[in-house]
Amino acid sequence: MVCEIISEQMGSNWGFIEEVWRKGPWTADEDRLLIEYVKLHGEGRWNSVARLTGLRRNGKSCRLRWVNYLRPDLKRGQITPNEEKIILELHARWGNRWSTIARSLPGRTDNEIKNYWRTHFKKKTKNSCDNSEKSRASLWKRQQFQLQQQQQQQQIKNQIDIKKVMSLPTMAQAKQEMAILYPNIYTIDQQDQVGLFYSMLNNSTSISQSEPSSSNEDIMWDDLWNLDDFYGHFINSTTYNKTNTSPCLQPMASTTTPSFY
DNA sequence: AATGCTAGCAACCGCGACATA
DNA sequence: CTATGTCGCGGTTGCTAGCAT
Repeated sequence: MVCEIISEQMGSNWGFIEEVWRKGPWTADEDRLLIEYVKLHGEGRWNSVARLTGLRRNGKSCRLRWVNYLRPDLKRGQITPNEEKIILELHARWGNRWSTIARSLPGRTDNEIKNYWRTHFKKKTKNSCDNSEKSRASLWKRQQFQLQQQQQQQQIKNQIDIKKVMSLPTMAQAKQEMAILYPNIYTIDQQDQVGLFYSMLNNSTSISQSEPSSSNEDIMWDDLWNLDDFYGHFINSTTYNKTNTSPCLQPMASTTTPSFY
């Protein structure tokens, strides 16, 4: 199909060999060559594939083809309802960390799960204003990710506590419980967050209890999608001591409420 | 039958992390 | 410490089949 000249060379008049990588769909012959390469040399050293097999594909393309399509342990076919449930649960927890989610689904690839999610659950993009807001939130999330990993153990405990709090019948009780659980770190600012989070959670709960309709399902998926962003924000905040006044504690501080897209 | 639209999926791209020289 | 190579990840693009008009 497409055979594109990659401009990694500076021109044949300078004596560089013109390198041509094939792009587009893989042929059966190319697959066969790649499988033979992996049988002989194992996975890895993907940039050697072209040199050792004559395949005109770059290393990245070879790796992707192997990982997403040729690996013998791949499970083909439709995502099962049970797998779907796992994807939903893990996405609520991890967000768009597809490779992390894929590790819990043997035989499924991150690409497959990502495509499945986008096809089945992701709402269509909203207006550009929302997008810029989301970009900022995404940037902030990336910055916080490393910190999150370090404090993961603590967070798990926090999540359990928060679920407990959110199951309380009134917002006032929820706030009170938070003050008991986190007397040293529970700030006024976070009281607002608890209130917002509590409201949002109860809204989505009431929706899910009603007779499902397509519009309500849309709202639910929106909530799941948004819950991840806000939940991450909230959890991060709760893991800091209130004496820490670092600006990163208030990533969306200029907006008085978290952004629900 | 022709055309347009959409969902599903494979593949590509850009970037960052990590390893090694 | 720096440069370079390699790998992995998430976002995006583009092709195709199926369906609607």
